[in-house]
Amino acid sequence: MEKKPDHSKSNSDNSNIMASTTFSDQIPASYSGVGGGFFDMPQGCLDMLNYQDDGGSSLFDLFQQPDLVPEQKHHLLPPVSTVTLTAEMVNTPTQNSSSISWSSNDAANIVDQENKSRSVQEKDYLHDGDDDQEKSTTKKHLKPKKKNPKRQREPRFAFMTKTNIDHLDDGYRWRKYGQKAVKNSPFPRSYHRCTSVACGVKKRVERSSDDPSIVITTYEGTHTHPYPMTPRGNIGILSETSNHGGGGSSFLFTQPHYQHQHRQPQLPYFQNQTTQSSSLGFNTTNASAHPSSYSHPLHERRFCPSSSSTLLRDHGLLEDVIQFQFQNDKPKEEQN
DNA sequence: CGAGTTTGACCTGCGC
DNA sequence: GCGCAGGTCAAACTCG
Repeated sequence: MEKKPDHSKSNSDNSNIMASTTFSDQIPASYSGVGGGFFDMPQGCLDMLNYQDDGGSSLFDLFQQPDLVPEQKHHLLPPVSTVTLTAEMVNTPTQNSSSISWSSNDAANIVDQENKSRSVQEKDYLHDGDDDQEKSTTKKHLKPKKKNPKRQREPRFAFMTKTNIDHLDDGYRWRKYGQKAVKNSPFPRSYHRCTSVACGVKKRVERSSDDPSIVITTYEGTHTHPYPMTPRGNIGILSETSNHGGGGSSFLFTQPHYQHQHRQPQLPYFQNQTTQSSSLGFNTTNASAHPSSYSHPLHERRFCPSSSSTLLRDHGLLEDVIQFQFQNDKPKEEQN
């Protein structure tokens, strides 16, 4: 069998990437105004960005070190230079999103595709009993497909990550179940499922066709198990000392359900982006959507997209970086 | 040997 | 109805 280069394993030698880190919130306009839109993604707020490099430090750690000058922080950053959050409220009927976008082939494209395929039936791969029987009695050419009625898609949200790493380690364990070439893109899209039993969370990973340095990671669904679930997950959000990042970097992206279950609510981290966000169609006005998620102290690591109005203003580096990033990205967005 | 990946085939929805 | 494209399946394969 012909093997393609496994980019997902090329997590090393990315240290030459510019170490600016942005967590932006670009969102197709079609979502920004729909029913709370983006900010209602899975129960509200997201734990995220406990980005750990091989040294075990995270972005949160990094940016919260007041005694580091920006240059020092940059030097310490892992090889992810830009992280962009995109919403996909696929459960919500949407209008055309063609008017938006940071890239016609990227976020908006994803959302368009999601809208088109919203009614794609999801196989119930959790019904092991049936599957076992089918496995033993059917061939590939006689594969019976389950006919499910149209179902609602799980909420989706996408990260755009400027990195050489194709598959960011978010702490969960994923099994790749497919890969497809994407039209108008030289880069394939890979499909992953959470390996946890009874957890149907899916993740898609693809590179932007416009900017190959950008990896678009789209999550769908909510983890039904505590985080971390696996040995890899030992790098967990609250575990700052372990260093099992899988040889590369890691995103922790814990669902709110378990945040409340296992941790104290946390202060949103990337909140100092009000100006940029609003200019990109990111709805920063509904901060009250999830009040429980941003009324808590520091040293916590949560990105809470719904709480933009409570932005902290003292993450100097990040703010600078975001400004820089958007200044650089904006012309491209407008071109497309 | 179990877990994860690869990859061609298949299914489904949508646009024409 | 047909073709296209996205999404998924599952056998074969690799890897630790």
